[in-house]
Amino acid sequence: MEKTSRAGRPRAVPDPAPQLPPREQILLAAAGLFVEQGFGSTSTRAIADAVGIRQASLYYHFAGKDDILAELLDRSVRPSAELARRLEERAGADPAAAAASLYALAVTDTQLLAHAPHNIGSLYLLPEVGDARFDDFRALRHELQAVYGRLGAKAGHLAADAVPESVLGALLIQVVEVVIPLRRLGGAAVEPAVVAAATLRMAGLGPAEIEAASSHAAELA
Amino acid sequence: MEKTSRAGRPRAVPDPAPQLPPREQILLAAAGLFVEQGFGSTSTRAIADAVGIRQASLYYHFAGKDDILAELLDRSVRPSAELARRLEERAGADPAAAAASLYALAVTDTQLLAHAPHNIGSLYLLPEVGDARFDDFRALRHELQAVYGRLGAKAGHLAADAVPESVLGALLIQVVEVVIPLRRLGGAAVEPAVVAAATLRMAGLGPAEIEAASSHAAELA
DNA sequence: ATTATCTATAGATCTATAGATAATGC
DNA sequence: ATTATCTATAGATCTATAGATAATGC
Repeated sequence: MEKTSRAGRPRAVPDPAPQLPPREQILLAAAGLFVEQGFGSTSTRAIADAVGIRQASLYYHFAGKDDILAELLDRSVRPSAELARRLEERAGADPAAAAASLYALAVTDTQLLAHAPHNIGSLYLLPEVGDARFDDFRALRHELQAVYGRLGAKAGHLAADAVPESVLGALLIQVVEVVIPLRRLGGAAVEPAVVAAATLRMAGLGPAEIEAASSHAAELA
Repeated sequence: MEKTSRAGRPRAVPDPAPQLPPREQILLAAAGLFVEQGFGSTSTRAIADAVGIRQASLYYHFAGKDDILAELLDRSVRPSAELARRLEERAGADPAAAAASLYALAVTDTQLLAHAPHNIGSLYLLPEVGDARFDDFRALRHELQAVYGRLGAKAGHLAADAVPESVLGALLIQVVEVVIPLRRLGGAAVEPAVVAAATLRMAGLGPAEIEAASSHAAELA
């Protein structure tokens, strides 16, 4: 016996996705619109219309448009940041272990970016995210980037004076995030292994080392 | 003898930059706001205020907000696209020449991105750019990316079945565009040579080949 | 006469709040 | 009683147009 109806006044238009809580419906619809049209170009009315509720009803679930974006941003980065911390701890000081961890992190992040609904990883690129309201998100994201940099520096052979760790972190995350524009263009999906290998190439590893890191990474899962 | 006054009713607030034509003042101010706050979150009033004219006066120079962005986008990509075409022609089918051209293209694009006013390269990341009004820009940008892909495929040693040319193009341009987030974070500038070397690493070239490409690229200038 | 601005404003939004309403849950 | 919606609306924008005005240029 399905239990589909909920407390509260019924919607004017029947709920098209009653299996999802309304809050999730809002997040999903907003994600799609923010990614496709931008934050400032998306009105609360457009979000409400996509969900199938009245504009004012959004405010029962969120205090404002900002809070919707804040939650989407947090969800888009928190799992990666936590995985990165675990993998870095596990790698310790061993270069080969660092390479395996970097490979595993790149594979997982690629998959997350490729399969998250609505190319949600690209929310990070919205200029509005520079606003102070999103400081917490940017701090978390910066941590993730720092892990990429440290793993890459330990695993690779790049001269630290030519490529400082902070620049390397930016380069490595940039490579992983190639899935964002590729997905935007609607092209064929990229293999996570291809992206992970590209990341290690960026860190200065040779083909044999990349092959070894790939094997060790499989054991980390 | 300076000639600073122009035809037309004087501004209510004196022109702070009379050496620049008003149209350029508008483009410059809009670029800064679009990059910092986003397109949809920037009002025509905010642009006008930044220029020091009344909101309505914008419409003497541009038919609408869209047209300002369209012109900024065009300016941000056209020089690169044209250089890319010249360098590709010059490289022909020789792998070493392709590597030198790719290196030279990466160096120039890095400099353009690094020194253009207001991190204008990031305008490409605005979700609003997906709109059909900006089809021309996206076509030009796609051409540029295709050149990166072809040069990288000719110069490097990556298996085409693992990394198709289109994916390689996305990867290479992605590496060059690392200057966008780095500049956003306000960190230290990256050396163009570092970014160009990273691009060639991404294409699968080894240290000796990168060194050679760097030398040959210097002669292309 | 031409140019580049200005003032004023129409009409369309947009965000957020107030308060009513129609369900379920106890 | 609680929950999740609804209707209605205030007040603040926002874009774009109409028409006036104050310079320069011929």
